[in-house]
Amino acid sequence: MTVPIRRGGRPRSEEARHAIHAAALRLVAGGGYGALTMDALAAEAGVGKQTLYRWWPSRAAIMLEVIRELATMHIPEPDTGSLRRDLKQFLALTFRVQGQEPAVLPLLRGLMADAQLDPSFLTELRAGLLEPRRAALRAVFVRAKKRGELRPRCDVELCIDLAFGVLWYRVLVGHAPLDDGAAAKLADAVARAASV
Amino acid sequence: MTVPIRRGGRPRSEEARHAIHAAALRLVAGGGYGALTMDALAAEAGVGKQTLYRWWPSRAAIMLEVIRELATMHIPEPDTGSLRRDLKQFLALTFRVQGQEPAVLPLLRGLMADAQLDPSFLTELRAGLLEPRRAALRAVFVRAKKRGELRPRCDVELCIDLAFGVLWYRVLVGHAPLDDGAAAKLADAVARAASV
Amino acid sequence: MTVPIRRGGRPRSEEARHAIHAAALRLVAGGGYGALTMDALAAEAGVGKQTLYRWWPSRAAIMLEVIRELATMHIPEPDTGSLRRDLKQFLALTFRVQGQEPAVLPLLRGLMADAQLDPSFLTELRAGLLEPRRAALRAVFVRAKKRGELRPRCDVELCIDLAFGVLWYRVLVGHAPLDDGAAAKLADAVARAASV
Amino acid sequence: MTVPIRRGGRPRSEEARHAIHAAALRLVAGGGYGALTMDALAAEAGVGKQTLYRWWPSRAAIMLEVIRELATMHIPEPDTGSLRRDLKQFLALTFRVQGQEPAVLPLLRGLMADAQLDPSFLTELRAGLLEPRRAALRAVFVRAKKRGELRPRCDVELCIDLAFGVLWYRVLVGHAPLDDGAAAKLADAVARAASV
DNA sequence: ATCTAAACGAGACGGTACGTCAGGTCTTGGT
DNA sequence: ACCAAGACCTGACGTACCGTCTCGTTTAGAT
Repeated sequence: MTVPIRRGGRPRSEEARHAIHAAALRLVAGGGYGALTMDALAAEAGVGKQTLYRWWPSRAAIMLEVIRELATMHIPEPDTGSLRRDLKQFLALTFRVQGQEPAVLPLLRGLMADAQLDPSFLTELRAGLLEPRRAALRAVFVRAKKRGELRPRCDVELCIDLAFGVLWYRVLVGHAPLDDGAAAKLADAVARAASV
Repeated sequence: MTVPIRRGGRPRSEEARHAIHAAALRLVAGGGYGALTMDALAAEAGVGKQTLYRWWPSRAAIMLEVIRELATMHIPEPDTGSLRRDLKQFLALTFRVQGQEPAVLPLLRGLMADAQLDPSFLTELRAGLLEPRRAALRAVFVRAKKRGELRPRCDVELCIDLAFGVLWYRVLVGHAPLDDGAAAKLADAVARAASV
Repeated sequence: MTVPIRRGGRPRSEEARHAIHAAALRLVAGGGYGALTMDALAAEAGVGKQTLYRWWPSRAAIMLEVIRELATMHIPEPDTGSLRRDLKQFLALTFRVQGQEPAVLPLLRGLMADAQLDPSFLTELRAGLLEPRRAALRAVFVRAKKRGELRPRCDVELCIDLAFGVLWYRVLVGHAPLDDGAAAKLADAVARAASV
Repeated sequence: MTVPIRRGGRPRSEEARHAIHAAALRLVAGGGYGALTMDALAAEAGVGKQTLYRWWPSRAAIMLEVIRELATMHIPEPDTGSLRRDLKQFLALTFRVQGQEPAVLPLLRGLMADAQLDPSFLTELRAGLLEPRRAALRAVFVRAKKRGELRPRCDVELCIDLAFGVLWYRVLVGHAPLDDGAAAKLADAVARAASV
């Protein structure tokens, strides 16, 4: 990430960027992800459409940035000395973020939907949202391995999939809650699958 | 489920229905789920758009019907006497369906995407596709419980989520394969989480 | 015009024909000529669309029949011995028909509109509605000529055009009334143009 | 009529406007007024449909503008010192416009047809096309009146109706020619009806 | 009394055009 | 150079009617 060298011209408006983020959250909260059209977003933010397209390639890219500002700052990185407790904490914190801001759930669902229809955005989503979180969870397993908590041929990537798979499945399908109890149970199950 | 009482009028054309299904598969195979517009579908099937809207509320509803005809007929119901083997078989067969017809994967991804943007279709998707498969897997666990294979407070629904969670996560994100090896490993992990 | 040879089969339903005429008037009265779609007409008359297309080539043909039943029966044929009085009477009676049934005016306007978009119907309209009335007015002028009321080189067809031109112009544009006073003035003007 | 205040934004494309006018004439010339669908017009003009609907409420409104550009510029205003000669000249010139551009006749017929089915457009048609021409002819009669050529209680509006009534009647029904001879005869007849 | 044949209601069919919405681009004047 | 505004072309949407085509049913005259 380099500091852009400015060679004259009007500087990029941080004000506009914030207005766009705020307008996006307002729209999603008000009418769901479907209300997030580029037209509506520009109008709600009091911004020209060109300003949107100048800085982001698509609606989804904007929303990815928004959700990263909402949640990325604090990817949990627990280190309690026990796999089970680490998992419990990691998942509980992860689940809680979604309770905080009501727009997060619709945003996650919309982002995953957009990623299905736009392969290049799927790549961005993986790099910008999914993989950082996988890395954090992977660290938990690496530490557990060092402590000898994992069973011999435990597939760490599969274990990560177990955790995030259930998370996303419930986010997308909505058939089961995402609360502390669910986090604990899921942590137990994953720990059991991974442990000696 | 009642047989619709016909009181005159031209009967529904089965020919058109089949043409629509076939055209849908052709379009998805050719250009991805994004090529599946109602206009293109009607044109490709040689059908009026009204015929689409007469029988289905949305593009997604059509595709749900298509995918059910492709795959529902044989939801695996293994009963080998062992949870681990049942799981292995169930998941292997489930994964294989997607290898058969190349349109299945894009279809599943598109259906889940549409479900995120249309709550009423999410309900249909759950009732028509997700829940029947959950029920089949649930039966596997119920039989295992009868045999005393499950640990005391094993949460069957969570175990089902583990299996389908990983499945869908990989379908949607595409970071890991869905082959027989993956099925076996996943079956092992789920069995380990559930067993005594 | 031959009597159609019937060789068995259900006879045409007069009931349906009347229901169609009545429904047409109801629709025009209720929503103007624009409400007269074949679908709406069939539904309002409680009749299958095929029944419409079996007996009439177009919406306009139906409406031509309807208006002929409404008004044709009494094309005025005054013979008072004076051109001016004949004209006055002819036009007054013609204008009055339109005050009787409120659907007549929208019908006439709609028929003329349809005739502009369908050349073959224009032919029918001329033969079925316009020409019979021209013939009646022509007879008035022929009698006047025999009485020596016309000026030497009076063009009778132009005189007929003067009368019907003003009539239709006012029907279509609606800028001036069509009442007894208008009839009298118009009769005066036409008589003045035609007389010695 | 105020100049529209522009406060930013891309200005209206005169190029598009001209392309639409030209395409409209091409379509009418090629396939009659019936070929003038909004879809076809947009395609022929290489223009988005939204551009049509942004500036005009209906097909008819576009065509009204087209025909005004074709003909309005030179509404005849003869002033020969004689009612009969003024009329002859006015009508001859009016008739001739239609011989120039072959699309004019179908356009006039289509406009009148549309006006019958859309009351709000009838209003526009009167204000934009019919009334300006009536005004020009009215001026002819007003001058004649000043010269004392009119008979005492001559109804000028009726005289105007006589002229335009015959004109439109022949345009719409097509039973008689619209040439210089017809113009002369009609002028004679109207003059006779109006004169002392 | 049955048979034949056409008209009947209903309503689905392949189409065309509608008027709207959103996407992504372009063109102004203004900061 | 960037901005808000807003017009531009494209293309898909969902709806309304068109005129045609099956269906099962009804209704008469001919057998």
